[in-house]
Amino acid sequence: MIGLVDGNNFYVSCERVFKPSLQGVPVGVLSNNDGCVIARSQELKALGIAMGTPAFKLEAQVRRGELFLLSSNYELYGDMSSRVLEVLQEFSPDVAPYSIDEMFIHLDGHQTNECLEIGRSIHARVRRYTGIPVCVGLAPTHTLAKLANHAAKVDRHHRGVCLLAGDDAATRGVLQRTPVNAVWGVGRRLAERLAAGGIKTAWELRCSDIKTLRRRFSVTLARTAMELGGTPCLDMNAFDQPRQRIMTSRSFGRATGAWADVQEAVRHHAQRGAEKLRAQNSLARAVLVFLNTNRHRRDLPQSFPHVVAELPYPTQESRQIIATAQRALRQAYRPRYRYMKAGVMLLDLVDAANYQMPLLGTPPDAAESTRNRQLMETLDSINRTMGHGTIAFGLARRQAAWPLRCGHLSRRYTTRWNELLEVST
DNA sequence: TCTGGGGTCCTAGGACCC
DNA sequence: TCTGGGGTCCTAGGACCC
Repeated sequence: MIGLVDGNNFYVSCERVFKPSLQGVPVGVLSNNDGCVIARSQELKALGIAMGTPAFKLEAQVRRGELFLLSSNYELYGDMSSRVLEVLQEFSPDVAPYSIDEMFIHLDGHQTNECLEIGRSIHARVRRYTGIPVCVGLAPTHTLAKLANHAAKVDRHHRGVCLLAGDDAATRGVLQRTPVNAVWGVGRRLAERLAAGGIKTAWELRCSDIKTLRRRFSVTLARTAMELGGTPCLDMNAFDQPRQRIMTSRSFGRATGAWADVQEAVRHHAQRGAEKLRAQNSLARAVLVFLNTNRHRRDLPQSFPHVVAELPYPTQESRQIIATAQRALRQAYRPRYRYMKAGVMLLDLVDAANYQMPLLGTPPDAAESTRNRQLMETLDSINRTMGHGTIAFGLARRQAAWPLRCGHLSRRYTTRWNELLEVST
């Protein structure tokens, strides 16, 4: 049996743990740069405010005190997520994080009834230990577990835990009540095409002929339909594989055409990317740098250049990656545009543990590689213990345009000593 | 004035091989 | 009336996920 544990309105819930005054009121968490709403409390959803609503459209309501908007605090959410993960590991050794707020937990060797009991314990214990409310969906396949979780969220009588055995009347009832676009793997486009063919519910998708789905749509949709029928088609181990590419990008706080701004931003993103690369122990063979102007400003000239530059040899070393990113940036940059966003992607990743450096070419000699590796390890360990960005290559100027706007940032209560919650009596 | 930041997989089509 | 019949690799673009 597979369980899917999903935090309810996760970002909002993280904020509420440390600020109880946010309970029961409409709260939204904003994207980076305080751009648009990416997480909503139940009360905010009830006001009819859609996901992705730009923050500036809500200013009046914020001023009147009708709702509260917070900047996103990923350091806090990431730490709360790992706490939830630790609680789940008390129930099973086989837990696979799927996203910051969702985890698959594999419960092998239990009867169906026992699984339901475990689900209820998970529901209660995560709430008690971390303060985060979660829903639990249980089923024989990943796709059904997602659907069970969805049912647990929308249908109060499940009380946060829903088990779909796969072939009973209860499963059938839930599938018949679920619109097809709520199925994992069916987005807006597919839902439109399916509706045109008369398939509107999860149940109708499940009952469709697999070969026809394969022919008219794709192998992915055929697998989804099989999973809804209780036949596992997704690889259990696929969720904790190392990334095949690593992207780091940000919007600028304000649009800028200045070389110094884009150059600093790209240097920053290249370093952050290299850090992620080392965290999963991969080597990159190429770097892609891109710049975007502001698409929403139709009155300004637009440009979305990207340039790929090969690294001299597969590496995870920051200086090499920074230098190559800068080389690519010099090709991409044109001074006459006002850029809104810059990013760095690390491509063609290989596993560092199994990679054999070519005998010919330009890799550094053994002594130099060892020094490089020690330098990077030291850098990472300092940044890990003292916080991101404690030491870095290159200084950021004051007044730079690229740092983010985040006007409503909460404290990093659980990861920074100087931001601990204070209690007074 | 102001609209996020990551990822994955699949398919079609072209280039190229024998 | 009637194009050969396989392959592989790469890329772009679309669709999906959170």
